[in-house]
Amino acid sequence: MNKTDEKRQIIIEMAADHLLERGMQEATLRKLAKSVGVSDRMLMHYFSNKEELLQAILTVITARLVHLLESAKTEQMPFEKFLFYLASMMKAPQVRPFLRLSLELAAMSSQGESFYTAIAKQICDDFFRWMARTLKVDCEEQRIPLAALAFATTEGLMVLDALGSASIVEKALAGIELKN
Amino acid sequence: MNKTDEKRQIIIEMAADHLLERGMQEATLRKLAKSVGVSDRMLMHYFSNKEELLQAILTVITARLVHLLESAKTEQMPFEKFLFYLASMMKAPQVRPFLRLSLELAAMSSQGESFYTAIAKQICDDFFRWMARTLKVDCEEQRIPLAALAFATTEGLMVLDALGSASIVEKALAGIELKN
DNA sequence: GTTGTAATGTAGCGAACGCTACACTTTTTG
DNA sequence: CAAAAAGTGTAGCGTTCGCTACATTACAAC
Repeated sequence: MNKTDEKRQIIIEMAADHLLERGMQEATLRKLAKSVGVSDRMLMHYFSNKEELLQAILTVITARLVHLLESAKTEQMPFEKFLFYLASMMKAPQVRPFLRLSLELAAMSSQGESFYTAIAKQICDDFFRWMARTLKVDCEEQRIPLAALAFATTEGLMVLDALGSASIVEKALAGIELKN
Repeated sequence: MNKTDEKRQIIIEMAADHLLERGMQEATLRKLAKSVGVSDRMLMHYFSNKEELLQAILTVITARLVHLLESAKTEQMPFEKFLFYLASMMKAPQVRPFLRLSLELAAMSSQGESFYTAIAKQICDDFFRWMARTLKVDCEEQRIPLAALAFATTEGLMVLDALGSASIVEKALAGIELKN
């Protein structure tokens, strides 16, 4: 790897840290540059425009999420237990930033910002695949539908959590127990 | 009602239409002013700052949502049926704008924009109350937990829908059938 | 009918945005 | 060592943002 690529990589990694920590409102050239410790002028030297830079950063972020999920080596769990596990994971400081960020991307995407749709979808697909793998089912036909349901429920809990409606999250978890 | 208040009300209503239709990226003084057909200068004449204006607009929007839900006079439904009903409602052009907007507000709120947290929470609370009322349960103790679960699931479906993952939405609905 | 108040237009400030021009230094390469 | 390429700083353009100053017009009250 040549020096330019190395520098580029460092920029991407540090900017990814920053975005995960502070959210998309920090995704301006000047703010990202500051977080990396270079001038915004330099960002345009290493990347041809903001979109290309953001693409690279968000790609790294989804790669990190995949790695995080892979390395957890979580054993398979039945539906109900899995949902509780996901709910607790949601609060974990390693995972939470990813969920917050994907929520922001989903919102941006919902307003037709097609650039963000693709990357938000990527994150969700990765997360969904992991969920489908980690779910324990009685029969394989159930795997995808139940994983999708678990995914939707988790996303929903995340939205509630984002609103600070912790009490509704608790109630929903109680509801999950009732349904089993 | 004096003339100033009347004008103020017209501005709020028209701006509410605009925001519901186009999303929060249109929530700038100049864009809102254009949508109402006045100058941004006038907005500052009727409202002391952007935050006050936005507060008024979003309050009207939640009032509209409440009215919409009330006037539907939906009969009580058991959990599974209710979720399917909600999923179909999500696609309805009268309801969809509210959900998209609340998703945006949730995302903003998740990044600590406390101004948006309150209003997003308000919308969600109203929606949740209606859900709790419309759910048919075997025993009253189940009402709140199951409503919370239905709420979380619906929010999740909405996020997936926002990402254009219609196929996962369908699969999740299949999953709901499996769980019953 | 004068006088005060409300309503509106024009113009622009200072800040942040994405991005670029220009100049300079450092490093790499033949 | 010279020429080319890569790296970096400074400054600023053009736009949009929230918001304001200043002016004028329309209307109300006495």
